[in-house]
Amino acid sequence: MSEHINITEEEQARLLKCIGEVNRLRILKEILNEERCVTDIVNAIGKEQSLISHHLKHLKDCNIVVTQQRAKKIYYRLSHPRLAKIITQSGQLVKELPICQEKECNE
Amino acid sequence: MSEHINITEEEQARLLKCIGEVNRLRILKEILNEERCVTDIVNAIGKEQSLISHHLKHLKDCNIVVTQQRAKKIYYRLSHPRLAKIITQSGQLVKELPICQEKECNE
DNA sequence: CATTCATATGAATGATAACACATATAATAT
DNA sequence: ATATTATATGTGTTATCATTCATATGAATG
Repeated sequence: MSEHINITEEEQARLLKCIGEVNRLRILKEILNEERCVTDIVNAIGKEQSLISHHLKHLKDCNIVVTQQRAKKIYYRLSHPRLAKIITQSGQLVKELPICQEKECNE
Repeated sequence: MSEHINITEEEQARLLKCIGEVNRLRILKEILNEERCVTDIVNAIGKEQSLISHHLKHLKDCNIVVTQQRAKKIYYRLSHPRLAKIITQSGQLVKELPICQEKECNE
């Protein structure tokens, strides 16, 4: 008998993991409100072009971003408006979480 | 001159990455509405106790969960109500994302 | 105080992921 | 057609992470 596996749950984890990498998160913040081409993103993040392209591919494979080509440039934007909300809200949340490195701080 | 590093952004990535692992996500869903002790969680998830404990520690180190001990048992709950929203919303989002494995599906 | 129940921890291993470097493709301009 | 600009891809290396197994701690109970 095969294990009970919730596909959606795995997809959800994949989505969150994909967003939860610093450089990808930075990329997403760059395109939070407006589309950007790869070169714009590379300049904004200040990392190697190939690294940015790899991350963009990862984001695309997770259906987090979609692309549109115009002339030589390829523009990336979020695939769904709700993504912006989640990114913004989780950013806000981080500031509100209890900072708690010590053993008994939550008692 | 040191690089410009946004600490909050790294923390945000750490948070999302921590949530973005299947077993941890399942744990979080178990305690979404009510606290649970480790044994409850182990039974619900159906994985090794030590694995669950490791993941719980990870979640605690990221300040995502807090604990309260009563007698022999240690109860875990979310550290912030906004976490439940983000978990729920990202779950909803996954269902709404365009499924797009093909090259030109978003053109 | 020895046993049991509940949970945590440490170390080892295997899997996955990030990154750099080199190179390829593809569109446009000269 | 060749050069240039924009982006993608393949590969190897290193680092991070999930998992297992064994063991430890700690609280309660007989």
